[in-house]
Amino acid sequence: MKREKDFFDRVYKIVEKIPRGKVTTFGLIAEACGIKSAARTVGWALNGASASHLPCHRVVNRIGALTGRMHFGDSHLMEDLLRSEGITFDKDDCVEIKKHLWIPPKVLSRNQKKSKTNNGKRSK
DNA sequence: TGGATGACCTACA
DNA sequence: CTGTAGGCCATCC
Repeated sequence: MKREKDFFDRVYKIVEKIPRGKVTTFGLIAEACGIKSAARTVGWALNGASASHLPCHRVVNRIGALTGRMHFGDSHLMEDLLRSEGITFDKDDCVEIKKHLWIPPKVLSRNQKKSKTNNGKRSK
């Protein structure tokens, strides 16, 4: 019975390391954990993070929408909190992730090391 | 052991 | 471009 929050622990570490005024996406966290395909599992980790002191409000989906808002309590607490940190929001209630997107060093290092030829990954 | 769930992401029609 | 479907990984019952 491992049941060790190995994966969760990683997510917590990443989220906890998110600098103030920055936001990250599930995919990045998942990748930072080593499994970008487990973006969903990352959400699970945050599920417990919402009960923790982790700045889960800094975690948004790829488009920058506060998906966890509904789990937070239908309130704009998340939005207000992010705004308080200097995060700007879009008209669609989406964080300007493009301007505040923060990528974990692990991902950066890995992305640089592994992917030398950056082939337009997520360019939509 | 296996099915079901989950705050996602990507791909295809 | 929008909508739908599938996948991927981990935890819970």
